[in-house]
Amino acid sequence: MSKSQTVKVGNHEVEISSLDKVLFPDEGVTKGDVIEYYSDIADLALPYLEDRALTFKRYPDGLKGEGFYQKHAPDYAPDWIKRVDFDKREGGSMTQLSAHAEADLVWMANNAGILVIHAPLARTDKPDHPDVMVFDLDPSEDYSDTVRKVALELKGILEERGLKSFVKTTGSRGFHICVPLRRDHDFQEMRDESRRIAKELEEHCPDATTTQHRKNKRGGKIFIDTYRNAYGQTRVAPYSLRARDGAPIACPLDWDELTSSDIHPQQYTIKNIRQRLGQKTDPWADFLKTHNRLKLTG
DNA sequence: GTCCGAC
DNA sequence: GTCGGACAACGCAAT
DNA sequence: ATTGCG
Ligand SMILES: [Mn+2]
Ligand SMILES: [Mn+2]
Repeated sequence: MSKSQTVKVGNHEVEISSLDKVLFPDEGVTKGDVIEYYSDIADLALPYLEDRALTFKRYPDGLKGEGFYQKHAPDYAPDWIKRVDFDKREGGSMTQLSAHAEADLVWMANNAGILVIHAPLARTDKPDHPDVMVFDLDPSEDYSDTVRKVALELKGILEERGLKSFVKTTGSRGFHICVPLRRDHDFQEMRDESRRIAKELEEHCPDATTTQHRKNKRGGKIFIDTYRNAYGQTRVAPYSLRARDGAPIACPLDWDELTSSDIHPQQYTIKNIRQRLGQKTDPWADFLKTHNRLKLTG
């Protein structure tokens, strides 16, 4: 096997290397598999990455090696990958990468090893006006079916407010419930509303959930995390691979899939995602067309 | 995975 | 030439 | 201002 080769992806030549390097030893998933994965899902993932200042978590030596975050665009990234300048809250700015084409993801995956993509909730043209609100259900302990039930309860609360929501696995221990928004409100307003919604969920499910930030006050309950809903904060992007045993994926779901207790946050992996994509139409096909108007109830 | 500065 | 370190710093809420 | 948290 050759160590390095150049492939043409769309309009760009990308050098890829060490395709046989094993990144997930338990599953035998290689660097070539990771690159192929991001190439295959590019059309599905890119709409959630375009015009966003991306943060990467990278594991060049695989799951057993060291991982680190990268926000700044490396100088050696090809010039055809778009850079976006992101202003920090307290002055100064940072140049980060965004992704607009399959070749971008292929280059990023080759550069990263295991590539985990985190994206902010606002696009660069209106960085203080989020186009999505996220409820991150974080169990204190491992996943249990209670998380699924709580997610459905949250769906109902959102519906009562006229908000259409979408759910995805995180590839870890919970789900993300995502509400696409018209960009009418800034982060402060949106976050305040998300906290009111979280409080309502906590009242509906007082034994199962908590909004306590402090871990030692959570009492083993599911933390309803609204802290993603802030300027410059990120969440694991749809279709991102996770650096965990099993090579799981943060995978968009239909709400119907939460009616069965068979579902699990690590249900979909780099090994079985193709079968799913082959037999199921995009469960988030309406996400980009949905622009909920958030009503502030403060 | 790649860069860069130190040995 | 080879080796080892860097590769984020953010925003919040509570104290 | 510092800390816990993600
Ligand atoms: Mn989470
Ligand atoms: Mn969380």
